[in-house]
Amino acid sequence: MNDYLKDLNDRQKEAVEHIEGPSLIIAGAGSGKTSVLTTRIAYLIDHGIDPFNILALTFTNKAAAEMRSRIEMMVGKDARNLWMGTFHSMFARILRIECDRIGYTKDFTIYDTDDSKNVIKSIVNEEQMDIKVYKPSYIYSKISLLKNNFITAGKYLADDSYISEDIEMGKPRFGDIYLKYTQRCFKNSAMDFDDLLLKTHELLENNPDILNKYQQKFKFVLIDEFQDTNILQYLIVKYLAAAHRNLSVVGDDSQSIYSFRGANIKNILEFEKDYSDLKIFKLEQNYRSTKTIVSASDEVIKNNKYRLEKKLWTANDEGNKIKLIKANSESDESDKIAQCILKEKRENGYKYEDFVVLYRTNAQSRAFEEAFTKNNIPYRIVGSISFYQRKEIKDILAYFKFVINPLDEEALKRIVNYPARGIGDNTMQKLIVWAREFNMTVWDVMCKIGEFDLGSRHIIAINDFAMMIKSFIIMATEKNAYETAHHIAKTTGILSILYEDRTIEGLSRYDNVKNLLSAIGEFVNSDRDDKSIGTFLQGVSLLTDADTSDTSGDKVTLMTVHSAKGLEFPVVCIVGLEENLFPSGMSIDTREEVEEERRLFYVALTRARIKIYVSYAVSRYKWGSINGCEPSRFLEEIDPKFIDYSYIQPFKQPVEERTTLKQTLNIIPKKSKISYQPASDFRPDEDLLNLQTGMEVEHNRFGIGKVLQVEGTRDNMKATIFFKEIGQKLILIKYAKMRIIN
DNA sequence: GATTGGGTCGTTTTT
DNA sequence: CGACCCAATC
Repeated sequence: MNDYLKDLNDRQKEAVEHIEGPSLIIAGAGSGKTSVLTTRIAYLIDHGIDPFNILALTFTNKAAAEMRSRIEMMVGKDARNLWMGTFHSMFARILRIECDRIGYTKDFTIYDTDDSKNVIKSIVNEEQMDIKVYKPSYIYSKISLLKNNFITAGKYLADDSYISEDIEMGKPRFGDIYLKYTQRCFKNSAMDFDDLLLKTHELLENNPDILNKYQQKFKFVLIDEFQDTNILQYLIVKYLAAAHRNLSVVGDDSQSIYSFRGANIKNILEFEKDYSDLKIFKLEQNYRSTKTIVSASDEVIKNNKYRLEKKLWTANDEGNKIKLIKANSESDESDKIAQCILKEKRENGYKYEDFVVLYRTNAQSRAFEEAFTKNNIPYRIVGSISFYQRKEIKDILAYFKFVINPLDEEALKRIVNYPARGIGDNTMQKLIVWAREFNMTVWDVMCKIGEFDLGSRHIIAINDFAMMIKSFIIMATEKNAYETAHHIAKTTGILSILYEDRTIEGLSRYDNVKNLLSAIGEFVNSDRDDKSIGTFLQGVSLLTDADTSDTSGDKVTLMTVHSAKGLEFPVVCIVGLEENLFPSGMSIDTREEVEEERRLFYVALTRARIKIYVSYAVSRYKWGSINGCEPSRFLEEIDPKFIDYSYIQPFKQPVEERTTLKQTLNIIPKKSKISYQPASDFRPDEDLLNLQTGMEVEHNRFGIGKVLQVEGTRDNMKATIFFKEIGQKLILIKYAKMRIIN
């Protein structure tokens, strides 16, 4: 026993062995935070604490799964009984148990952002409001903000100052939409992400017996990545831990990068105020990175005013300087990075999986995909569109969701006429009107469609649909998830529709659905009691990109800095370090915003173990024209003595005095803007829709090229074309400034 | 119900 | 630029 403690340093050991009372572990980047957390849990279990009494909250499911397996290695199977997972999934679990107290059914649906926006859209349309004034994305983010600040629809409508503000902004009915949105979600027996937190808070606040039950249950509460919790999450945890006061949080204020989602850096900065007997542990030894990386990143983060004082140090080697790359354009940048990766691999024996490319926005991945493909570098992208966001997957999941929860009108809308079965928009509109009129659900109306005045053709279609769904509902209760899912995919005809679509996109859609089915197969074959489709769905809605990405194979990883949190790599390439990109042009207005961007840069730097490449381009395509860029202010914050300038052509040494980077590099002046004028006879031509493999085309930017492959449908038709000058390029046809020459 | 021609609008990060 | 929406048309 306690064998695992020997790997820890004294400070880490103290943090692990402090059992009773509140504690705050401030863990600098690379200081072994995860080992402290896992060891602490193992230590608790070793000291006779029942895993059932431990609640451990993490940021991603993946982090939770990883920690669980590490703990299992230390203490054995007991680890399975831990309550460990993300805030959202743990609270969803509590809400499902206590659903009757808040008037929900156990099988409530969880709406992702898209689902929520669709609900808002249908409300706006049904109420005959102008969708351009009430944009779903705007409404959604405002509602989310309000919910995270405890301003319910009721409170909102009762406050005249909100109302008059809305009128001023020309959106007088916002409050209305807010109320209708919450009502609609409730009626659909659905919760959005914020509801999972808000309803948990409500539940505990209004039901002392339930609060007491969970306070007694969770004798020990631990939180990972505490700097990224928002006020709502913090208050819930404070409630839960109030009885035993064994609340232990781990975090690093310097890595707080989610304020846009309501994360509040004050939680960690002011944690002390809430707990006078708080014990603070600082982990300041970095085990991950070289001396250069630790000092250089420290140098950068020191520019922030709002932070807890820390003295990070490491016993590791001095290491290499940070290599700075200056590129002419985004494609030049990705080319140069690709070359560097190949060179490092060749000369220093790295593997592809040792590299990560970190960028500020998902859109930046494209140039790298092209460059890596051209250079035969295998890569994996984390993020962008996750598997479960794809249309075909959402379509089929909507069937499952509806079968589990027939109150979910959004799911019904999605499936009712897919595949086409003669229940079009008009029919659906009528059903909705009747449903509202007689205070029924749309599904109720469909089940009793004979009592309504509708053409016989439609009645037959609706009856068939209702019969089919009813048979699915019965099947879902009797058979396991795989049998049900496969039956649904086959009976509805989705499988054969996708199978018959032989376009490239169709093939991948078919593959995706197949993959979904085999994922469900794995779920059924795994060792668990409840193998129903409902249980499968509960896990799916809260999966994140980081959870679903496969880690197999020797590949370079591409991702945003945000998704890199908690990870480490031997070689890190941080790209696109330009003003208005990193830092983002949208968050440089206030000091707080800039500081968060700086923390983001700090997170990027501290992911590296051995080497860092940093790059920026002097010009970049942005919605149709080339814009001049200036290097990021953060580059200038790194002391030149940590920077290797030899990658910049022409070669220039930094002057003795610390000059600004702009002077050193002599970059092109601010605000230069080279717009590009399309030639008039290059306008997209209908003929382009008849583009065939083998044809020759002339593109007004890339010159003459040969079509290698055509794929996709109208709005999304793309061609892979080989241009002599620049090589292979994927081009969207509908708006391409291009003509066929023979 | 599918196709097509014509528009608009977003451009940060995600549980 | 490129994704997405809508209304008119077949």
